[in-house]
Amino acid sequence: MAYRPTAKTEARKQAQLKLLIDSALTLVADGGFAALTMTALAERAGLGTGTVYRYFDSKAKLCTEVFRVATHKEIQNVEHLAFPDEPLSHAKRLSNVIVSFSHRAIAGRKLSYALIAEPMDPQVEVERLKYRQAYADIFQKLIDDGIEHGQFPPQNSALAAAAIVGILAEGLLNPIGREIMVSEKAARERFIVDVEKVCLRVVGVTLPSLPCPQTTQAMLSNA
Amino acid sequence: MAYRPTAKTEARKQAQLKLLIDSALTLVADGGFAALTMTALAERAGLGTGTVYRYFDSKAKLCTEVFRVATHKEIQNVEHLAFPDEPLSHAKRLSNVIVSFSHRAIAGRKLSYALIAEPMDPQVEVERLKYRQAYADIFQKLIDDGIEHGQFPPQNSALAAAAIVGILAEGLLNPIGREIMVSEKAARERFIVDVEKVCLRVVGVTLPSLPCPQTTQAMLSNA
DNA sequence: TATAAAAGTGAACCATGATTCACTTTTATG
DNA sequence: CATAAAAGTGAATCATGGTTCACTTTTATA
Repeated sequence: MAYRPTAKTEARKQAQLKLLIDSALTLVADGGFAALTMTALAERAGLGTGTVYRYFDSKAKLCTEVFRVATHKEIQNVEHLAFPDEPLSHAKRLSNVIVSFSHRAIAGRKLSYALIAEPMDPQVEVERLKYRQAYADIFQKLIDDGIEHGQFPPQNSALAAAAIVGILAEGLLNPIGREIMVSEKAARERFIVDVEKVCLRVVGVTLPSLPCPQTTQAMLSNA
Repeated sequence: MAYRPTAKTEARKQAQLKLLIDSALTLVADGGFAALTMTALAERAGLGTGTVYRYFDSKAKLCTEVFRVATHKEIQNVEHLAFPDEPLSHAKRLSNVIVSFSHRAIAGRKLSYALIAEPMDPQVEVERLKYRQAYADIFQKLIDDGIEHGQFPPQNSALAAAAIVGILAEGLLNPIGREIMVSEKAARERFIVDVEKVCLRVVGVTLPSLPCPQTTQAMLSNA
C-alpha cells in the first residue's frame, strides 16, 4: 500500500551520486580542495545543501570519496604501465610510468596538485598519504623486480620508490615545474625527458647520453 | 611633560616580541601550524589576545614571521655546508648537506614537517615555497659548480636540485621516513646513508659500493 | 486518488578562530 | 603627583563553513 524503492529510483539515486561526484571533481579541478565546500557543491549540482548530506554523511566522507575516485584511474594507469602484458625492460617500464604520469599531471595541473600536495583536513590527509603510498608501492615492486633480474643495482627500494614520488611531486608541481607545464610543447617534452633521466639515475640506471663518472672513496673523504 | 619611549621600554618591547616568537615556535614544534592560534599563543605567552595584535597586524603576518625565523637557521646551516671555508669535493659537500639536513629533521621532526610540508593559509604557503626554493637554489649552485669542475655530469641542475628537495621531503617526512625517525639509532643511520646515496645518484655520482650497470639503448627500446 | 516512504530543501544553528575596541594599567616626564 | 603616551586586556563581534531539521515535494503502490 505504499512506496517501495525500484530499479528506476535506484538508477536516479546513482545518477545523483555521480552528478555530485562529478561536480565535486570539477570544483577541485579548478579551485583545489579549498573550493570544495558543501554549499558550493550543492549549488554547482543544482541541489540544496541538505541534499548533499543524503549522499555523504560529512564533508570528510565526501572528500575521501572524491579523492578516491580521482585517484583510482591514475593508479590503474601507472600499475598497468609498470607491469604491462608484453615483456619490456624494467628501465623502459619505469620510464613509461614517469612519462605518462608527467603528461597526465600537465593535462590536469590543478587536480594533480590537489591530489598530491594540496592542504586538506587531517582526516583526508590520510587519503593522500595512501595515494602517494600506492604510487610508491608500485615503484617499489618494479624496482625489486628489476634488482632480481639484475637490471638495477641492489639498493633500498622503498626509499628509491619514495624518492621517485618525491621527485614527481616536487619536480612537476613546484613553481618551476608548473611554469614549464604551461610553456611550449617542445620545452615541456625536454623537461619530461629530464625528469625521466633523473628518476632512472635514482635507481642506478645511467643513460649512455649521460656519462657517469666513477667516484672514488677519496672524493668523498674530507681531504 | 609626558611619556617618551626609552631604551628600557624599547628593550622590553623586543623581549616581548621574542617571547611571542619563541612561544609560537614551541606551539608549532609540538602541534604543527594548526596549533598556532592567536588565543593559544596569547595564553602560552601569558598575555591577552589583544596584545598579540600590538606585535603582529594579523595571523598571516605572524605565521610568516615565525616561518621566516624557523627557516633562517636551517638555510644558513645548509649554505655553509654547501660552500664551506675549507676545500671539499662537491660530492662530499652535497653529502654533508644531506646528512646534516636529515639529522636536523630527525631532531625536530614536527617542526621540520610543519616547515616543509604542513598545510597552511595560502598567504603563508608562499613562504614555504620560498623555503623549499632556497634549498633548491643552494643545491643548484652546488651542482652547477660541480658540473663546471667536471665532478658531476652535465644535467638539468634546476631539476636535479628540485629532485633532491623532493627526496628529502618525501623520504624523511612521509610515513615510512617518520617511522624510521623514531627507530633505533643504528637503523636511522643506515637510512640516512641510503638517502645520501640516492641523492648522489640523482646528480650522477655513483658510489663504488653501488655498481652502476651501463644501460644500452636497447634496454630502453620497446622490444 | 490516498498513503507512506524516500528524496529534496534551505534557513537556522553551531563551532572555530581571527579580529576589534572601549577600557585599564603601566611608564616616563614636567 | 599630574599627565599623556603607550602597552595590555578580554569579552564581544565577525566570518567562514559544516551540519541539522522541520518542512515540502516526489514517487510507488493499493
